[in-house]
Amino acid sequence: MGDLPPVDVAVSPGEKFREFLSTRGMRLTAERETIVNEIFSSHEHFDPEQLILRLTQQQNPRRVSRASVYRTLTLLEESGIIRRVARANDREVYEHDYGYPQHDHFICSECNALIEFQNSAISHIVDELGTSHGFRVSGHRLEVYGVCADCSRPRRHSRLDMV
Amino acid sequence: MGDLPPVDVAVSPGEKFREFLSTRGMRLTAERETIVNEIFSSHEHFDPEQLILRLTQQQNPRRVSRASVYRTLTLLEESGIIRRVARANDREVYEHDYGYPQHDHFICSECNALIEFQNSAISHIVDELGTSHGFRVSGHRLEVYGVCADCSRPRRHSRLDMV
DNA sequence: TTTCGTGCAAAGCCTTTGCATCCAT
DNA sequence: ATGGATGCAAAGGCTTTGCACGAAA
Repeated sequence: MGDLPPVDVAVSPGEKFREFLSTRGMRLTAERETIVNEIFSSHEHFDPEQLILRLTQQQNPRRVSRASVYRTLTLLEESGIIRRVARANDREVYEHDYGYPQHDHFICSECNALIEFQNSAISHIVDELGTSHGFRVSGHRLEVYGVCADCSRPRRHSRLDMV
Repeated sequence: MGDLPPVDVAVSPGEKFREFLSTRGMRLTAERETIVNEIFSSHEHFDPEQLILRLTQQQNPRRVSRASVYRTLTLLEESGIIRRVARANDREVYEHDYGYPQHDHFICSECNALIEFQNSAISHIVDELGTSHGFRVSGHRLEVYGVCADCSRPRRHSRLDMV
């Protein structure tokens, strides 16, 4: 992520999360807030393990357990604040949804990079297809597989070296 | 699956698999053949567990172990004979690839049905996008989320009753 | 107090793997 | 004989859950 410009949003992700939680009679605890903040401190894609790593590495005011991270990720996804975009290494990969424009991804089979792109035509076609099939569309996920520009090059230094 | 007309193919899936295996110095064993045949005996989507169930329920000439099923699924996918299309209930869902036209899916959030559709415009756009991004496209996967026609209806009998 | 939330450790689940045995070439 | 293949059971790896304790309303 980070390729696309963020969308203007009225309230912060944390605030948005609080609203969602309250509709369920749940609270925005310090742990949950810590997690949301960490997630939105960077626009990168992440999986649970990476997030946990980030949370433990920073000299945290409050440690958060692995269980709470998983539980919170589920809530954040249900609230539409983040969404699962792929699976890599048997782990779910998430990205920001709230405050970020609709987009899809190229997935490089060489370096596993997730490259974002936006294309309104796709959404339009998807909507039309839904209509013609009597399917009420709520969203979609398009993954384009292949090899990215970097990895296609004759390459002296591949993107792999940077990982 | 089963919605789309099959594509004419010169050789059977089993034969195709044998060819693939031979390029790796591997053999089309009785177990592997049993698995391919079972898979292609129906056009339905399936996950490993369902396949194993089908293999055990039929009065099989040869029992196949769970391990072999998983190992063979991997080979079949690598050979391009089947492909993974989704994940449901934490299990990979496969479908025929060989002898079946390129298509995408609607996924109903109510009844979890996978509904296929074909649309050449999407492939075209995807190719163009790849070109403009320097991404060498080899394929794509488009999942459209929402509610299918059956589940959208006021419903007396939902599609759920049929499962 | 009463309900919600956390942490810990154990359990769950799907999938993979080590290993001895078998089979085809 | 020799290398690939199978079955079995155990191990792996990610995620979920039971439960007792802690915190907020």
